[in-house]
Amino acid sequence: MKIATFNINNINKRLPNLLDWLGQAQPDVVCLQELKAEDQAFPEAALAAAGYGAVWRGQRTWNGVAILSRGGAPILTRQSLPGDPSDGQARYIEAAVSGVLVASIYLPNGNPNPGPKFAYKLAWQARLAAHAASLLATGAPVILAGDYNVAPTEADIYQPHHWAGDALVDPQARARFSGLIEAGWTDGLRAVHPTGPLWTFWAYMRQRWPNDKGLRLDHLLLSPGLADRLIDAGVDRQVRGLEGASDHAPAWLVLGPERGKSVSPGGRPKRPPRKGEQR
DNA sequence: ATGTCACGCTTTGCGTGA
Repeated sequence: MKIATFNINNINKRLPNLLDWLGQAQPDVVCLQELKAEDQAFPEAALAAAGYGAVWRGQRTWNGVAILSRGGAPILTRQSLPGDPSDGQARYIEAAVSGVLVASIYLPNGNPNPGPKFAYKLAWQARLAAHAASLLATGAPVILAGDYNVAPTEADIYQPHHWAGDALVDPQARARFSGLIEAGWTDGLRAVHPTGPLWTFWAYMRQRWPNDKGLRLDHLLLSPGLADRLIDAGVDRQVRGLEGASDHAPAWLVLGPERGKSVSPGGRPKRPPRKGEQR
């Protein structure tokens, strides 16, 4: 099972890019963020023609999240993050797909910092931590995937000192992200690639893509049972270089079969990588 | 502060968010 997260930055503006990538990458599940489209403007028919069912929560101009699944629609479980009924921003959607609970997350950017937008980011992260804890407590297989708008460590940004004070690298925002890891979630990309750059975002400004000056903002967090099934992970960097690209590239991971359920074609169960193992 | 992209109203430029 291949699952990806992709901040598409306007799903209708970039629908050709999305369809091209789906055709090449062939993910089974896709979490999308920044649809920037109202519910009725979601390109349901075009995605169905490409073989993907979908659940989504749109919003005009800003935000908007979706989950795609190949060969049938996901089963919607939530369309908002618990903890603040007054929060009307479309930043969270959750659904069951192929025996896994999948959340598509668009965490607030938080700039300018400090300010009300940064306070909203921290509060949103606290709500996410609480909900994530309740999901872990169920023991169900869960993936929390999306644009976290946090570069977790200094290794996740091309030149840390240039971004000091920015909400993407703020110590409090980072502490809330690392709190998820400490609570038992596995950062899928770092588990497979423990060191080195893994940029998922390059700003449109100042030649950031041609100079490969990026940040790692998009993450797939796995519950313990799923972390044991992790086989591979990566970033489809080439997508960022195409005409009319989003400022993010898709990040993805591959999970092996559920233990005891099935085996690889060779008849031998695949061994998942140990945590921190070099590949 | 800068720079780039896109949207929608304030509407054919500009304020805003990222």
